Amino acid sequence: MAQKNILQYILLGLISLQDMSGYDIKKLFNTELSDFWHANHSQIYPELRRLEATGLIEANTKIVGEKLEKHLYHITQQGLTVLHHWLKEPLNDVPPSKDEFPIKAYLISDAKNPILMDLITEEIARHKIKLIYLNNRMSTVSTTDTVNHYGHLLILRRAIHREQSYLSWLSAEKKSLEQLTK
Amino acid sequence: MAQKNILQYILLGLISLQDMSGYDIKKLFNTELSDFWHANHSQIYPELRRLEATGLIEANTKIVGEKLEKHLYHITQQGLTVLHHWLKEPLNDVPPSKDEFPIKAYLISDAKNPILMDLITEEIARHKIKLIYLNNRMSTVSTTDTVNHYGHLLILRRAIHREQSYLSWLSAEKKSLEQLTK
DNA sequence: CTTATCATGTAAGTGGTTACATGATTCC
DNA sequence: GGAATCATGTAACCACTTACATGATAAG
Repeated sequence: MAQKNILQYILLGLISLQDMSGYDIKKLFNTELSDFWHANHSQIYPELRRLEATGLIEANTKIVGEKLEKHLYHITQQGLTVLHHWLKEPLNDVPPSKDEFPIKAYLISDAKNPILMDLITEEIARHKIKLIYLNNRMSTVSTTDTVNHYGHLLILRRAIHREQSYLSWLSAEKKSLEQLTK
Repeated sequence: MAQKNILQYILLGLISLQDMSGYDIKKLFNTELSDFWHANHSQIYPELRRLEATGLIEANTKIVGEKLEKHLYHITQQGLTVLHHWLKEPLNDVPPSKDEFPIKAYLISDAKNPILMDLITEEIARHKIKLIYLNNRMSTVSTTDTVNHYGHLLILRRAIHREQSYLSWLSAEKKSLEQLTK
């Protein structure tokens, strides 16, 4: 199965939260959604046009300057129906993430290979940075109007909890590997 | 960035652990590697031929029956060089996983929408099953010759720790959502 | 007046899935 | 002899990335 064009539902969902342009959506994927989903503008714009063509969204188009068209999309009744149907559908299986850490660790196999220790050290550094970034995000989000956006806070808490817990596991593993190899 | 054909390195790495056929690799992706990486046979076989053509692996081919060729690959010196170079390279950024849970949660936004509670309940059920599966895997792996495959145990422990920690977070969030909505 | 950001579009190419296709071996 | 699994291959298609391309507006 894997992908049945999930992007279309996400676009629908974002537009349902508030009217948006393709550019607004692109910015969301680059900022507060960056840890949870991503799409490039080259994927977003054609998909929006397709959704418009099938009547799930509609655009208020205005021309700025000589020829540039700005599209502000809003969701239609039909779009809401499709969105709610998707939201209520069972979650699809999660394909393995494209994280190189576990597969590299598996391939190293020998505990005494120094590359393994390097790998764990790098992984710790990488996730410390991510946790700092997420904590910053949390502090800005808590002070904006997004306070009433429960889902947003929920997934931020989720990401922070995951990073904290992962980091503590990593340092425990690092210690036990140090014991093993010394 | 994203993908620079990571599969080639994984194939190289697996063959470096022990000589393997494409079919063996396919089976690994369907069993003990299934949580960490995946590829279909339609992707594996052509890639193996490409690696063979570039001299990173070599095949012992034998014909069984009338015409079916079985290829047992082993890694070459050149292949080992390429593999070790990749293993020592810094980890690439992890693209967001294709997990629908966080993006659905974000899109629901309103804590009182019952779909959110359903979603969390479903997520808990889904991950309980996964944890049971991982624990089973751990008990079989610990009793096989794989005991000396450190990396394998490491990523299994990682996955189990992640599931346990995620499940406890989920039930805490579920309780707090119940308080909020009643 | 230049740079950054806003704003949208398409084309080429790659990674990955799904489907089509064939044949061998083992176990019941 | 039929089913399950072993074993390999290709073609069509889809999701997604990268690159090319254009133009508008705001800030310094």
